[in-house]
Order: sequence, then structure tokens, then C-alpha cells
Amino acid sequence: MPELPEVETVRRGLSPVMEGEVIARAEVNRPDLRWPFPPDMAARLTGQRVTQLRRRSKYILADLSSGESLLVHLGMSGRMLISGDPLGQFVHDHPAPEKHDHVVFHMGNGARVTFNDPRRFGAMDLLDTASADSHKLLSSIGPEPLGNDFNEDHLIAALKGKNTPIKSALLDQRIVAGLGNIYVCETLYRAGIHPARKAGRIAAKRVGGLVPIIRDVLNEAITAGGSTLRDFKRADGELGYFQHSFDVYGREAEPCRSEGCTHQIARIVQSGRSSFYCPQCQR
DNA sequence: AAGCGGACCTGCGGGC
DNA sequence: TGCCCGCAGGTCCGCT
Repeated sequence: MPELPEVETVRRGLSPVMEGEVIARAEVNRPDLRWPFPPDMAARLTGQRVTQLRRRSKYILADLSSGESLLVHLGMSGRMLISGDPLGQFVHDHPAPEKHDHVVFHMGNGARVTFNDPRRFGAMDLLDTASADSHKLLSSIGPEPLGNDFNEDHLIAALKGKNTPIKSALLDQRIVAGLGNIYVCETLYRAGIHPARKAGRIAAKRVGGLVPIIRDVLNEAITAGGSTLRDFKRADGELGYFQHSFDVYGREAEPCRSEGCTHQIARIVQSGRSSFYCPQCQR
């Protein structure tokens, strides 16, 4: 589920439950996710106030009053589920413990935030807030696609001379942060670029044209997730994700939606991952 | 040195 | 019903 729009949706969903609130107790039910948890994680979380919830790429950062920040990645299957809301503001959609509830944050306001991740590709770590950017997992990540540092000049320079398919290049988090398989497919469809095209051999003007398309695709997806959040039903972005209709992702053999196009969406595998595209509209 | 495949995990749906 | 296969929203690591 979690590419940038879903992670942003999660962040926004958690914000009213966690920001400004104290973590009264951190329930850590196993020693690791993708990697071992940092030493004494539960103790270092206990009693800390969450001063701010931020997002960098697909990571959520919870700044704590101790001067540390909790870094969270949802991997492929991670969710953040809210329950136990004392104000009746949120729907109790996760009332009982379930399989793969690896970490539960018991907040001072009575709410519980449960990190559930069947595949355990997710991650958590603690780092000094002041030097968060130099953390190993964050230090080589490229510009935020919705920020000013991501622009035509940057993308043209980053793709120049690249011998890799444009699909792989846009998935490369060092070039631009936050894109994943779904939104790269959707971006290339809108841009009319075949996913197998070598990144360095696409005209600069077309590369530049990817910038506003990427922004649009991500902003639309965030908006779709946001409509879910207004109901405060859940904080995993899932409803927003499934409500969102994709033009190509997951639509193999279905008709292309471009005006006048009679072709079907095709699927190829690139570096082990599915790429969906229209063979007529994307060259 | 860039670029590729493998590895890490569990769950689900389809075919036999 | 059960088993086996392929597939899944990520990304680090180690090998050419």
C-alpha cells in the first residue's frame, strides 16, 4: 500500500491522535521488523510527548520531547490502526489484538495506535532529531516531489546519461523521493512514455514534462486518501487507496482509457516488478 | 560504478 | 478440501 500519498494519508490520520500527546506506554511485541529495534526502544518512547509528526519520502518521523525522533517505515504491508479513542471521535475498527500487531502505542489520551505488518518489511528506529537527515536510511534520498527542490533542472540532470529504463529510474529514491510501483506506472502513462525507454535517451523537454505530472498524480492520490480521513475511519490509507481509480496499474488486458484508443493495457516485468502501460499511447 | 537480481516475509487467489 | 504456484504497494545488499 504505502507510497508517498498513502504515507502522507497515514501521517494526517495519526496527527490528531498523537501530536501533542504523550506516549504513556509503548508495547513492543517482538524484537525486530526488517531489522532489530534500537536498544531499549520501549523505554525511550515511554513518557515522551510527540511534538510533531513529519513525513520524509515514505518515512514517518515522530519528533519526541526527549530530542529523539521515531522513524517508521510501513514496508509493503504495514498499517497504523487507531482504536480506543476516548472522545468517540474515531471509529473503533481495530478493537481487539490481531495477528501481526507488532508495536502498540498507548497514548495518554486513551487512544491506541497499532502498527500491524504481516510481511515485516517495515522498520522502526530512533535517531537524534537534530541530525535526522544524516540517518543512514534518509541520507541518500532525493528531493521531495512536492517540494521546490524537485524541478525540471533537477530531473533532467539526474536522468542524463542514465542507461536504465525510465521505470527503474523513477523508482530510484535517490533521484526523486516517494514514488513506488503504482505511481510510476500512472506517471508514465500520463506522460506517454514507454516504461522500458532508457532514461538518458528521452528528450529533455519530455523529462521536464514529467515534473508536473508526478506532482499531479501524487496530489490527486493524497486528495483521494484525504477524503477517507475526513471520516477518521482508519489511518492506514487503505480506503483512499482502493477508492482511487488507476488508469493502468493492475489493469492488464483491460481497455486503455485514452480517448479513441482501442488497445489493451499490457504488463511487462522489469527488474522483478510489474509495469502496466498502453502499448499504443506510450512510446 | 552503474545496474541487475536475490533476499527478506506472509497472505491471498486461482488452477488442478 | 488441499496443495502448489504466482503475485503483492519496498529497498537493502552483494555481485557483475
